[in-house]
Amino acid sequence: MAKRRKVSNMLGLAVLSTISLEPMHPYQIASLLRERGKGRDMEIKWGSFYTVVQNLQKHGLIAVADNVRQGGRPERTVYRITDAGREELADWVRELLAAPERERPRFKAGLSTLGLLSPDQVMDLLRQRVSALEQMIAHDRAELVRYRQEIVEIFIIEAEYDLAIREAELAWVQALLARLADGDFGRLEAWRGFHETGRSRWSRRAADEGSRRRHRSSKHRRDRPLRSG
Amino acid sequence: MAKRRKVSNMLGLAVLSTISLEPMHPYQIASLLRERGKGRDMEIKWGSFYTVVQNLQKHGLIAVADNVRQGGRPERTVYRITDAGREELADWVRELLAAPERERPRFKAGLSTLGLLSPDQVMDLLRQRVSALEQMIAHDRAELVRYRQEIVEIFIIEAEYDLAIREAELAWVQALLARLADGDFGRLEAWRGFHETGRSRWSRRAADEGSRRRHRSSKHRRDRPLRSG
DNA sequence: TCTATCATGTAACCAGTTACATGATTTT
DNA sequence: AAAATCATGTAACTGGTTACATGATAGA
Repeated sequence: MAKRRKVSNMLGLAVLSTISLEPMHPYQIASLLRERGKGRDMEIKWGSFYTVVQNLQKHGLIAVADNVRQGGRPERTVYRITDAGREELADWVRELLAAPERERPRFKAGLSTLGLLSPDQVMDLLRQRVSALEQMIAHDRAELVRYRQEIVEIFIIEAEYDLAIREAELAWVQALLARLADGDFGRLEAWRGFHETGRSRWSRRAADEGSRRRHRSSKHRRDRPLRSG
Repeated sequence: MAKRRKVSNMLGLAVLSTISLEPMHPYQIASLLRERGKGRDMEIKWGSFYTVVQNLQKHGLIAVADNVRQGGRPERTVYRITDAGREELADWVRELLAAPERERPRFKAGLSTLGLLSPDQVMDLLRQRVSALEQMIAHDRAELVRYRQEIVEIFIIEAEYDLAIREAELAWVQALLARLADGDFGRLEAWRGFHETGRSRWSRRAADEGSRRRHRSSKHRRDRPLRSG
């Protein structure tokens, strides 16, 4: 079971890993992250920054180390990482690197609605996806070249990873498109048929309800609980 | 610009696509989804079900079609999809199928912390990932075989997709591991060096400011919550 | 000096999750 | 009939996002 993290926003990870080196005030953290282009590794909503810092503190992962005032500027709160914070950071990184994620849940959700669309629609949408993937791949390739030329080693691994996965997805979508274009619609038809069957099964059952409900009250046909845990 | 969806929970998509065929009451929707194993396509939190239905209604994507009472049971609210709902459903599916997602942001976030870990740690974690991926792939393969044998066509596309992407990721991680094992640490060292450079740059800058930041708050070391409570 | 912009936060809102509530049905 | 289970729903809570606020500095 996935140990729910008290702070799950990736920005929290960035903050923890940054102040694990030395205590800093929030603006310094944010500047470092911006300077290092952390936004390339993760989508960062800067508007959430102070909330995340606050939550990290609330949960004891970071603590106030000092307050610094310079000139007439507002006081700056310097934070340090706590022992609990170091532990959380280590565990978080461990999880991120060692545990693969579920595959692209959004695309899978999209695939599961294929039955609602006409094959022509599906093929059109998939072609758009192919086109978008090709653009992304071209972009990744150019970025990789640039990083290597400018000897900016820091993002090379991510860029390589992106490239590899996108190319794999592109190949798969193209293969699917080819199958569809070749008229291999059996699968899709079966799919749609399944939906129809399910629907009519439900209609029948709904009609049955009330009058013959007892007859199917065995464990076999009984509705299972909605919330399993 | 990305038209924020009023209901972004994937469960909402499932509800919309289900009642797009015919009006239903919530329990019927839930039963259909369970029956069809929708949980395989998307992670569904059933505890959010009624909230999602309520939000769909609040935003005018579904509407109450009827109230039915049978036996002494509580009244059941029958919902239908609205025109706005159909539009949203079509647009949502279009987006899911046509627009690729950003690649595995969590794993990328993990990769970006590599510099904090020792190469040995990194290799150990990546080996765990390889092992997990291999298990998932074995599972996907078995599932695929079973679906084909039992002629359960409905999940075959997703299973094939999962398999393709996981195999690509496995290959990439294994290649990275091989590079690390071969002593190709230059990249990692440069990375760590970059972190250090960034830090010292900051330190220098902070030191510059330091010449003028002589007086510290008298509240030195006191734990002051950002927000009381 | 006036104005724009930046640093630094605060606060309200909102979707989503969990915990709990209620009354019906089934089992013993 | 008592107890257990289940369908169905409500409500409070929480993390995250956006919009706004405030004071300092830099530029015209």
